[in-house]
Amino acid sequence: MVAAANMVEIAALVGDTARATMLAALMGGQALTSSELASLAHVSRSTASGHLSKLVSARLLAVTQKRRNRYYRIASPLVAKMLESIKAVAAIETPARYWPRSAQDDALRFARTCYDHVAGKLGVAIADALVTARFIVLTEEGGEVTKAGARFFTRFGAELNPQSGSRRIFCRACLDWSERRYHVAGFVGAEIWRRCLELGWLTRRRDTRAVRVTPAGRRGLRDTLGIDLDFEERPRLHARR
Amino acid sequence: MVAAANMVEIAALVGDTARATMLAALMGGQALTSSELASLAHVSRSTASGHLSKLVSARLLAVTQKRRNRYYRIASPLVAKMLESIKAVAAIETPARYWPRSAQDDALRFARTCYDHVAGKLGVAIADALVTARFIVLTEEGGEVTKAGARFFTRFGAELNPQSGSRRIFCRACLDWSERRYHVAGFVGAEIWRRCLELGWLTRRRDTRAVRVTPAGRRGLRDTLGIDLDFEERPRLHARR
DNA sequence: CGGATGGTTCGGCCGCGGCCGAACTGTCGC
DNA sequence: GCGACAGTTCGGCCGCGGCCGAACCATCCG
Repeated sequence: MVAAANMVEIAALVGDTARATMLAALMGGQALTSSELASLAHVSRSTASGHLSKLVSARLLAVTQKRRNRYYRIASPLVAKMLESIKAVAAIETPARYWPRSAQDDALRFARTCYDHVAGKLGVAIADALVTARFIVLTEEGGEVTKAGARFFTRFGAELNPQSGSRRIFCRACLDWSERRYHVAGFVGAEIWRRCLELGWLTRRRDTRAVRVTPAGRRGLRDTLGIDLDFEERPRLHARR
Repeated sequence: MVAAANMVEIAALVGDTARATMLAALMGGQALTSSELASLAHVSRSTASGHLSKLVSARLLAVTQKRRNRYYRIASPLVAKMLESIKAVAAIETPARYWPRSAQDDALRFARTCYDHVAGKLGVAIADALVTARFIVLTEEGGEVTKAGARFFTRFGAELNPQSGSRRIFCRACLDWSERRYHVAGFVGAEIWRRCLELGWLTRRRDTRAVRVTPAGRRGLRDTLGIDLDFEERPRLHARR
């Protein structure tokens, strides 16, 4: 089993609470420093340093030095995809276990970044709107932008031509761990997120992957895609399995 | 980080040599007994039993009792996909490390089962042939069967209508760890494999994931898809990075 | 019934690896 | 130069978890 060895190494790296917490934090898409990751993972800086150097030498993370700080980030979309798929399995795997919900969880469930695109209820709502408007076709695993969709994205200000030679997946569906539904990932997903930030429709916070919708964003999403977020205001009873 | 906890658990399960070996063996698609898995992983039956019960309770494996034997298998395509994606990351992550090749490795590189479809050089060759014949379209991540492809598969004897309600991905591209190229997975990939077995074109061995091409298979693949396997006979120098 | 086979549970051993604090390197600003 | 801050390296502690053999349970067979 020649290939199994490496697989074990990779999985074992993810299979540690401190390291997984760091990776999960970096799935937000922004690069973080060693100290930030240390405090997020609740370990000392020395411990964090050890973890991070392991992750870097295994090519799960990449690091760039900027002034006095070292910024760590997910090394490649392939790694992000792996983490997503592990999380997807983790999401189904939970039995009937009691699972307390916090306000912070709810925020994450509502809208969060997933490496470089939007996930959560908002991500699913965007994907739904794009699909019902026939701007994209999302099969369970792949995705495609229609002609009308291409016109829409151009009007929206999103770039649809990745620099040639990019091996990046153009458009794909990413299974949401909280919603158990698909949202848009890949190059198209990243462009939607980039443009929403640029327009000031969505903002991120520094210390969390949760995303806030600005009033302008609320209007914009309603006007361009017919997404009505008001129902999120009043708390609802959720059917949880 | 509510979701990170589960992710750690899953990854940690995969991040152990004995368990990963078992999972890798089961990626061949056939169910194996506890004792078989124990000997494959080079651990005692008691140790294997412990590992397997963990994997089952985490829903990574499913087990069915048949007579005196317990047959373990991968619990769901989602789990198989996760293992693939971990292996894909593991495949890129290897630096310039020296890696001895064995005859067994070469057999696996040539043709092997990947959960429920064909991978390796053969899997890639099949995918290539189907694509150049315009029977399927494989985008980097998703896939689609063309009209001509539907006719071909019907003629070939593969079923193209999954039972309704099946959440199974219809056609998708799976990144090969040895070839670094895509082959056909999903429902279509499974059907190709099933039909090749049925026709006696391919045979599997009990204790390995390697697949053997029968003389009939050699002829059949040449006649129906124009796949010429003869070049595999003479050993070639491989450019390895 | 007894013996063989497949599998699980239990108790105890042992080592890998995560953790920390302290010391050290390096960069910045005054 | 100095102190402050970011990060790494080192040494030592400790516990989780993988491992085994032995005992135990269950099923099948003659």
